[in-house]
Amino acid sequence: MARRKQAVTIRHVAAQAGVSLQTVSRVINNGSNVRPEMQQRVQAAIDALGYVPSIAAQRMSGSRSYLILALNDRDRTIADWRARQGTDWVDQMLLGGMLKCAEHGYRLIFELVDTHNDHIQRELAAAIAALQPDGVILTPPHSDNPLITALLVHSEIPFARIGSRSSGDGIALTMDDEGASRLATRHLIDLGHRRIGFIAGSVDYQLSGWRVDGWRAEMAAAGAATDGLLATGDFSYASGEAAADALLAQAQRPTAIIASNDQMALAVIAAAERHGLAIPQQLSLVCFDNTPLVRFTRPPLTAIDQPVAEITSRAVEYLIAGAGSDDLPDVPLVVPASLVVRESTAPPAAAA
Amino acid sequence: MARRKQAVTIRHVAAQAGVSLQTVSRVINNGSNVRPEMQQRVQAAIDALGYVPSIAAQRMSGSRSYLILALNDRDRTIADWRARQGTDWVDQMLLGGMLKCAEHGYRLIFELVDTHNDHIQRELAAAIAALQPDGVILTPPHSDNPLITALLVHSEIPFARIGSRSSGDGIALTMDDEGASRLATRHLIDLGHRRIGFIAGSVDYQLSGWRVDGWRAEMAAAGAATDGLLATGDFSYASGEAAADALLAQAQRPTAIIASNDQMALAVIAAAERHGLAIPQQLSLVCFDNTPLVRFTRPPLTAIDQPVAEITSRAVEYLIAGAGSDDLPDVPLVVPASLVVRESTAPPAAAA
DNA sequence: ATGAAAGCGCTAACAT
DNA sequence: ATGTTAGCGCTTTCAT
Repeated sequence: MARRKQAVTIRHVAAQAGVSLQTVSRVINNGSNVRPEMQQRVQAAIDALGYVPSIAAQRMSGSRSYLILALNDRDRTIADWRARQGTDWVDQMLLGGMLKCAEHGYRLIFELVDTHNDHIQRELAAAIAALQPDGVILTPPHSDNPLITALLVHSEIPFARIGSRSSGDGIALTMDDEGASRLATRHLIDLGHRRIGFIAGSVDYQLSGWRVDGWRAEMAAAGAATDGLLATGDFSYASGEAAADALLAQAQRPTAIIASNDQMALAVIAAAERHGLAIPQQLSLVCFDNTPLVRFTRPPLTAIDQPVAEITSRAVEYLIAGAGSDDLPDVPLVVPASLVVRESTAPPAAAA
Repeated sequence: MARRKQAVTIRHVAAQAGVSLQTVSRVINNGSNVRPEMQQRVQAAIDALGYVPSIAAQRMSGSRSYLILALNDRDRTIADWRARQGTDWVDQMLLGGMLKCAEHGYRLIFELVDTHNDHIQRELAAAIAALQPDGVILTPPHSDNPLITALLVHSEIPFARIGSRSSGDGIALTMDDEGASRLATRHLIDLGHRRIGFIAGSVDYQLSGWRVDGWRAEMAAAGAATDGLLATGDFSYASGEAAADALLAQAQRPTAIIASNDQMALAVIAAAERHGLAIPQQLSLVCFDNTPLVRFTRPPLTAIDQPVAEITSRAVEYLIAGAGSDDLPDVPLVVPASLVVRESTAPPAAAA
């Protein structure tokens, strides 16, 4: 490969405008300390030449890299992609994150890292050394991983923790899983349900616990008992099946179930069928994730809609704009989830 | 933001190993012209220090950027993300492309560009100037856009054209849309269908035409007429509805329909229902895209599975490894699509 | 408000 | 087989 050089550099622009490199640089960056006429002359040269700064060179001279690194869990992400089950978490992150980045001349780079890995720090350090990103976005289950956050703090790279409630380094952004869970539970209670089962997700994810908490809290508020109504899965279909079977096999079985994600909700549908229970007539179901496929199940599922795009967009905004300032909120930034009511929820049979 | 410098540079490694910068550089790159013992000493220092080269610096010195740029159509991609209909094209590209890149220490950067845009060249030139990618992956409808390929050729950046059959600059990779279409048509003919309708996609995409060609060819081979059996949509649900209505409103209506994508297939399902036709008993349906949702429709759809991940992976492989060599195939690289038979296809009523 | 000089981390070209 | 030198394109000092 031939040594590829920049087609048009700051030097060309400077020559064309008849100014020093420095003046061009000033115009590129923010134009402070530049007379309007100079600014205009330089800008004209930039436009005429179609000049665009090389981010490599900008980065080299100690400036920004205009790169934001978004970290996701490797195994889970690849499994989702392979399974082709319509999990659009990554797409929503891109929608919110990439577009917001583009608005500011930044680029979002996706990176997959292993959670269960003792050299996770090495992995991250390598990505940071190679890319020198101006900011990092952490997603569950990395968001509160102390190995990761410590490294980021040490590297002095601003970062956002999506799906985190804890204050501390970086900024936390949450869709308020507990509140969302309460929302789902409340919806069922309003329909008349008292025995509402809950299928929790993987303990690797803190949000799994918050969702359980929300359900518990709302049940308590309604004076409903939760004994024997909690089952734990790991977000997989298989685990959802086992959990659903456990819940439905009981003599006093729940009249409604909240599943912590779409795969486990699918498993509940299958389990209900096996147990001869019609949804929603004999069993209501709420899915904790409004993924594409929940509109195509029979029946279409009432679901919690997670504002992934919006939250990622906010994270990027913070990293680009606010990272320098010190007026950072020490409380998590909340972008609340909403409930999309479809046909999988109805009053319980007894109350109908 | 503080002037952030590289934590550990090639200089540290050189000092630690007691060699010159150049020797370290040689070891990093491929170790040619380095004695094994030197190589080992340097490698030890690299490992001990956890050194990772800065791609910005590498790029600056005229070497590679280790960045591959993947271009997709802006409007369509954003629309798909917003609609949340489970279109996993981007995910599959990431699966195939990002992972292959990672194997070689490269990164894949996604970029969206406008098709219908007179300054598409400016957009691309800006991305190239900013990123200095080592390769570019083009997807439909950009793959054969002469404005794009000309710019890439001029910039001397290797590129791959996914979904392209034409030889020429860059390398063409195709899933053989015509063959895939023949496959779908043949499947229906084998079931006994003779009147097989076809709903074509947007003319913006060359592959739309190839799919029509495949259907025509296979119909001809079977001695079946195609008059009144072709309708043209634009990949949207609405256009699919119109096309399906047109096909089904005829006195001599088709006993089977091939829809050029999933949204139009969904529209066919709805149209069939409106016309009181049961699928597959009275109307067979093949969907040209095995997206996640086609397993959840009623009935689950027989579909053409496009090997997007595999093809993207190949494209990356070519860009990284083969771009330097001149032994490039001048014929398109074909990764054939396959047919996934589900419940939307059956023998025609008359033949049943 | 503008310019000149130095250097970021790395590799290509040229010694040796 | 190894070391030395000279930049790459840009921004940061530091002058003026």
